Amino acid sequence: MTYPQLKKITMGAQIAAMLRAAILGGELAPGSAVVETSLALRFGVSRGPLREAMRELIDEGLLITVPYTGTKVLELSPADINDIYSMRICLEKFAFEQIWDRRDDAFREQILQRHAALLAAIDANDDVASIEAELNLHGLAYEMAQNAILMKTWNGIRGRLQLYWAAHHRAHHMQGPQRTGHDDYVSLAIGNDLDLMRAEIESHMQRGLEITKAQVQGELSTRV
Amino acid sequence: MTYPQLKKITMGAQIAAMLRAAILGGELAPGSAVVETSLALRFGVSRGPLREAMRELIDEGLLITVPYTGTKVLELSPADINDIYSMRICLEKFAFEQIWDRRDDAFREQILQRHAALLAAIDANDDVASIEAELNLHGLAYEMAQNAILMKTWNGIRGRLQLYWAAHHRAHHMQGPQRTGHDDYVSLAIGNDLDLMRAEIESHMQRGLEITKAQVQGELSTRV
DNA sequence: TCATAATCGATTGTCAACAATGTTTGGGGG
DNA sequence: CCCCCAAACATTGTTGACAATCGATTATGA
Repeated sequence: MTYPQLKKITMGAQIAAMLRAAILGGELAPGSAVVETSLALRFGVSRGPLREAMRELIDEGLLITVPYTGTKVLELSPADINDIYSMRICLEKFAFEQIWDRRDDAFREQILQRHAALLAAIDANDDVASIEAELNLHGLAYEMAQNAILMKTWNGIRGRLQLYWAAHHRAHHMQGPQRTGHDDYVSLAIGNDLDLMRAEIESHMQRGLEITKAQVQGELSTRV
Repeated sequence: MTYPQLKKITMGAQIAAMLRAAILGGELAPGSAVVETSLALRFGVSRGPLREAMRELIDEGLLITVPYTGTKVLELSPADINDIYSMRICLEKFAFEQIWDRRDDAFREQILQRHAALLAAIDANDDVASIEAELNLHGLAYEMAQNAILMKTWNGIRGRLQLYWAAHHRAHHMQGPQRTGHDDYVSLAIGNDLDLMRAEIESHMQRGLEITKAQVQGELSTRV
């Protein structure tokens, strides 16, 4: 037996999900124009719900729009990446501080499970799945913190990172998540030394930022 | 000679500003319904731009909506206030860490100026102006940090605080910002001891949170 | 009287046409 | 050859009408 959906999902919401997948999947590359009429045609709806969907992605920071002119997929500068990573350090430490004393078996089970999923995606050489698995792993602390504003901010960061990584992976065969990259993170997250966890978050992010910057450097030298 | 505006402002954006003012000004109290058709009539526009405006306030967290049913002004629970204040501690410390080594004369001038504006509003017994002035004072660090995600998060916090404070001031003659409440904050912000500034932010927020909680307590006892 | 189902009103969701704006392109003059 | 202007084009902004859904109310039967 199939259960009927209790609340009708609007077309705008469904299209927002599809559009998000198209952007994060690289179908719409950063900087490319996003035109209402053509997308409305593609999804088989009117411009109304499509605008609603685009508005949602604009709020998430995946799209930027200028009145009467147009909308395009966000392009992140190296400075933006810096901002994102410094925010990640701040917020992820905060998230762990909030949940530290109420971590339970369900938490430990979840983090091990998500780590296993990440390892599986890496072993399968699936870049898209690896990126998503890594973000899911880091997202656990945010989810458990149960703070609406924190969660919304994390979602914005998460989307931008996914957008950036996905685009660069496809374009430049960028180095993906490493198999041993999260061992310390996971073991400390289920351990009992909050200060060590704080330090791990900082070094973990620093490492990620350096990998990203090295990639940008490589891009620039390629173009010279 | 008056200069023409370079970019045309859409009706939706203008209405978003008016609607935001109406909510923060208390004309639309927390929990009250916000109906598209009646507001469209009131502002003299169609439902299209009005939906756009409402969508903007939904993103800021001032409104909440459920499909096919309705939209209303956000009501904050004591737990929400806790979340907001813990986020404020985290983010404001972060903002000052980011700007600490590049504070200049313009910064010192601005913070003194905004502090003076706050004192003036308190002396004038203008609650609405006092709230706005206090948030402007705290906002300076965020503005100077020049981090888009940080700024967006702060705006969300700022709006919720303004909504909550404004509503409770009107309803319960709640205690407003105190005249000497920000002296330490300002002097430490232009000083040279970052650790002391961090401690001041924590104690400042703790104080604000306790005032709010005492107010909620008073409300509850009044109703019994 | 109570539980259940049909109906009504209110509100939001969706659509297609029209208006306003920004950008581009092509021509004319210096 | 370059610069400026004007007209055409592409895109978004706005509108009013219609459809879908939800919540409450009322009727109905046991």
